[in-house]
Amino acid sequence: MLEKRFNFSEIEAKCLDYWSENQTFSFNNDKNKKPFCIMMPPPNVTGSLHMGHALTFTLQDILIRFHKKLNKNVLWQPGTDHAGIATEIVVEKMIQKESKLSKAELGRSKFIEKIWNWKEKSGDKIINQMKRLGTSVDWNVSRFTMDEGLSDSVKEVFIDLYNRGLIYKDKRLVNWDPKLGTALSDLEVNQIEKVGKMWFIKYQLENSKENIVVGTTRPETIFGDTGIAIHPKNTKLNHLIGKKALIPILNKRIPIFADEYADPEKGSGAVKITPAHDFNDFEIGKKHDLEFVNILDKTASLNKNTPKEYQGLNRFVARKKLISELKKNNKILKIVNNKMFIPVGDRSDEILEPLLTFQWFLDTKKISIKVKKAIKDKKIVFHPNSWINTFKYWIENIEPWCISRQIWWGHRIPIWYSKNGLKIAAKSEEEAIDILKLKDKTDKLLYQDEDVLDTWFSSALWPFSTLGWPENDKLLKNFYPSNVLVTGFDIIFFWVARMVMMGLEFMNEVPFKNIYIHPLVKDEKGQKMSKSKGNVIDPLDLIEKYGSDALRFTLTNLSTQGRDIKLSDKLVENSRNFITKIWNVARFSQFNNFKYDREFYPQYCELPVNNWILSRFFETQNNVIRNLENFKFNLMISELYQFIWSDFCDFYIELSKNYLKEDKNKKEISNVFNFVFSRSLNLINPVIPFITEKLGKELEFIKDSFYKKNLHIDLKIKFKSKEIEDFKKFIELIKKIRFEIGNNKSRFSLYILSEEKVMWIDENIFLLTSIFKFETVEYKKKIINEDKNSKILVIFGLKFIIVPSEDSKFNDQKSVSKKILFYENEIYFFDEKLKNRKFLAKAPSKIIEQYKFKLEEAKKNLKLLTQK
RNA sequence: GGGCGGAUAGCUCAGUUGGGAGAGCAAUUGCUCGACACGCAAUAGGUCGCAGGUUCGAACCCUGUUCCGCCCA
Repeated sequence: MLEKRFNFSEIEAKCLDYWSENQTFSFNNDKNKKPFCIMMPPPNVTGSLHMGHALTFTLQDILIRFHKKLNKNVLWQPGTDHAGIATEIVVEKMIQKESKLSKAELGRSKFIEKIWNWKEKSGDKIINQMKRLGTSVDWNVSRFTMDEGLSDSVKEVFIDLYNRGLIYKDKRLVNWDPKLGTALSDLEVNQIEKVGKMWFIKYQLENSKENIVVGTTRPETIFGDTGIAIHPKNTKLNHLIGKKALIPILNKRIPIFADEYADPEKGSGAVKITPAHDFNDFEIGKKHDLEFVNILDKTASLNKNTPKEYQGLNRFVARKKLISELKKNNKILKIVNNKMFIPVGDRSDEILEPLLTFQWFLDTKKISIKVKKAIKDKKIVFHPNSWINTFKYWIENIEPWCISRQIWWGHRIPIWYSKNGLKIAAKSEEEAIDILKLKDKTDKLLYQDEDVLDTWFSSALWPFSTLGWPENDKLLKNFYPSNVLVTGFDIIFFWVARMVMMGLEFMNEVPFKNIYIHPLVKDEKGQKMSKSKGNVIDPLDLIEKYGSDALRFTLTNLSTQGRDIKLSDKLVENSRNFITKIWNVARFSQFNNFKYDREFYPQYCELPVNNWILSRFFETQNNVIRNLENFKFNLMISELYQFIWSDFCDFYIELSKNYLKEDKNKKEISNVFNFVFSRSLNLINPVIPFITEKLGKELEFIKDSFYKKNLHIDLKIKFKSKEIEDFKKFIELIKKIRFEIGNNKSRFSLYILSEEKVMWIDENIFLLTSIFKFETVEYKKKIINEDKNSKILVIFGLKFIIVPSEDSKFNDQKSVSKKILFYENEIYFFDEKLKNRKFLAKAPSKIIEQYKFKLEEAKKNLKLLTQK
């Protein structure tokens, strides 16, 4: 016998052990079945499970488990990603703590060795947490972005793109993180809005006492100024065009020139141009052939291009010093508060500097030509579809992707430099030597490029590199392209777009047939969860509190087509209640000693209630599968919830209790109950795998695991639809009678005004008597004594009279006039419709028939109510 | 400035191709009878942001508008 309460922590733990011992989720490539593949977005090795993971992996797990049940050859390709910068930060801190050594002091190879050690020890944390969620992953086929095979893919891709000129090295302005000492891509930059200051600085004109004033938010950059721009139509200032100005302190001459970039309305109307330290100025600088003066080193301290006393000072210290010096020399006109956007590194939180450096770029403009075509050909399918606009906009405005990072943990750029200045792309040093020999026998290989690739570069290859490309195409043939990518909208650019690019480039096909974008999990008030706000909800805490099933159920239920979901404990508690409900269904079965008959197949049942619940089950199953195929997770859940709780528990079980009082019904009830319950458990198993598995075993529905149990969708039973409809009418009748009787504790008799027996009532008359404990249920030809003590109920064109036993009565007489009004309104509504000629001419006949029927029924009901 | 969402019951949200407005929670009433009080039976609550338009018919389609959110520059 099951305990009174579902002890989830104990039972979930046992389930996990069972799955792991029996290798329940092990992948075997069964080519006879249709493939179904999901590429798991690789969590990064430094990560721990947060709510976003919990959501995305739950949804993927549900899809995988369902398709497994639909007899597919499923592959959920798992893995982790090396997370270059994030991991380097973590390990660097660790080493600093342990040995007080910096990264540089340790040296490159030692440091990388340390990271590998760390990865072996700590990189599995998130994997173990994912197991706790109940994910059906075969970790034996897991891949890591830095493993040998994937590293080989990266080299292959890099070399190919380099040789075709799609990857190139160039000196350009990039977003520089002075704290991490590396370049970043545009996507790793957050624009933070802040109220800062704008300093209006006077530049004296050459050979004149006159000043020209320019505004700046970064005063220290004046040392890098190489010109001042004025809008040609700026009547206040354009007389200065062509003259020279002197940079304060530095006293360097710079030209004043005309350019429409200088907005006369903004600031002073004149704009200082610092081509080596501002993205806009960079373009202006090139256009007007200005000098490019770099004033910062890689830690964002001022370099030798600045006055001696500023050299080596940190940018903020230098700024302070400069301002006080400018003030002293009366070079500052005014200082105003200024709303602006500051670029900040998303890993370091450091203010970034645009810096002129040599970096490697991917020519994304050329690569994305194929992507644009794929969009046009509707090869990229988002759910919800509106995300295609976001995707398209980004692709159309794409900028070159800076793929080199000045860090050590990652795929080192496979380029070797030679003495004669050649760049050789090769998979290894040996190969590079061979290639060089062919090109120039006298030349000599010097060294490999120091930089590593952006982590997303290797992640972009994930959909085919994990399947064995380029070496082995066995899995590739089967599973590329995958069926669906499940992810949040925050990484559409970072990852999705880049996988699409690389997939099209190297596999000639979009890597996934569908992209399901799920909402982001927010706190109860709709605010983004963040450590600093202290509103982070840890999925593992919720699992401890309510169980893994409850969390999975909640998250799935919240997965609407919207953009964010608001999570709270209360919602998880509700799910827990639902799970307890299912637990109690099993207890009900045990209390009644229902035995599962594996052979039982529901052909035709005697009791209408059985046929009704069976038909409802198959209806539910169809709806669940349909919603799942359209990624409507919330609708799938509500189907299951409604069916199990309302139909199965509140109606079927409650009604069956009446039948169970008689032995002759027991077998049929028991068989149908088990048939429906076992299949319901199997149907909901992908959502709540733990409790279903426990109950399935307890009631002997399964021996092994529900994971391996297919759904029987081909199973067809021919129900008499009339009988099912009749039973639904009967349910309505029960509700109406309950409404009339309300809290009244008296005993009643029920009279049905009809000359002959009514099929849909007569078949279930036993239930009526039983549920309401009627003293008698009788058909009457004529109106019996309708005194004030009785209640009249009219439904489906039939009149019912509920009469209390002799010494009791209804205490609240709800007037018949209210019901009359209802039907009068009803008649008016349909009559108006059906009188309308245009309606009759244009509305579909189905609707017209329906309205006609309803009008007739309302008329009939009204007549029954008013007749004496 | 450009793009994309959202506005429906007190709260959180559903609402499939246009055919009489739905769920869960909260509230109110009444129930401990052998599955379940993490429960059962019921009740009440909506001008579907606002203004036009298309249509026999609009929460849904079109136009405009207000407020809120996100992304990009």
